[in-house]
Amino acid sequence: MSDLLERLRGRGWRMTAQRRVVAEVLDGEHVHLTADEVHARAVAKLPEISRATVYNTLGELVSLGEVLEVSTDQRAKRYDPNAHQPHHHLVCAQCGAIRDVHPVGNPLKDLPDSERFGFTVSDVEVTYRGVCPNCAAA
Amino acid sequence: MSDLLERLRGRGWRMTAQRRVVAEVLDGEHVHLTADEVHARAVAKLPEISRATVYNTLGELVSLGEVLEVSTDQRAKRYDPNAHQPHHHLVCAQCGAIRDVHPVGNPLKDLPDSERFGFTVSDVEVTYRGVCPNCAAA
DNA sequence: CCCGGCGAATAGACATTGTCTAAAGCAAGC
DNA sequence: GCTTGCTTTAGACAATGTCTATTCGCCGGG
Repeated sequence: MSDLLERLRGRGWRMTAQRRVVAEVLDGEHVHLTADEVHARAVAKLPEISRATVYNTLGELVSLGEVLEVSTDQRAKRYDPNAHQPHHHLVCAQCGAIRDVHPVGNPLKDLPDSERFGFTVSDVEVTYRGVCPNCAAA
Repeated sequence: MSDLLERLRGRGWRMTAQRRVVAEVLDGEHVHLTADEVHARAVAKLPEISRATVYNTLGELVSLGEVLEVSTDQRAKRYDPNAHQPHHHLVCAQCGAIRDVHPVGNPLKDLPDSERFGFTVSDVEVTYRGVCPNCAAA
């Protein structure tokens, strides 16, 4: 969204064609892409963009809190543009499809002090695993 | 534990020095080692053990349900010998230390049907993140 | 409107983690 | 002690990510 580009410009981002393209890719489809998938789509719009730039830009977007990094499998990190609404993930164990979900309740409350071992717990990440309708049908 | 070796033998495992060493490493310290850490400790006991064997053996132990694979960061997988009691993890965002924790409540119940998108949800993995006492003191 | 400084992009080497293969080794039953 | 075929081995390969030195080009000052 140009919203995103505006916010970034406001934070002193130097605007370049490459960064614009990466932002467009993330904004265009609300899915969970890997860095290399982002790169592939960026290349389609701007053939000379390099892999390092995509990685750098994604890293910056994560630091700025505009995009979330999620690791639902232990292969590639995925990037979730839905950073402004807290949510968790539901992953198909067979095809890897990912859906954003919003469980009720607050799992942070479910961790008693006696189970915190002196840690300052600030965040919790919940990943549900199962089989999606497509894979169940097959 | 020889318990573990007995169970494995009972399942038709051919017993080799390499497998014994990997089992000993996992059993010796109840921590969460990466595959390469397991390999390093295995080499200390059996210098000629190869990396592939450690990876293979770990994979077999996981398939047999004797060890759990956990991915608390998106770097290396870690192996948790505490496979027979369900639990979740608390990770230090700074040093990466991992503790097993047992939250109250069942997060599976917190996911309403309307948020399941037709998936058959079978499992949930909860990772708490925070700062451990050591890192907080530093 | 043009320049120059410095932030950003590039290509490609490098690092880490994990997988695969073909050949040699060895556990276990006979 | 043989034989069988499961295991191990070394190293190549693959996937993902990081780093570096160099070149590029955005944008504020003139």
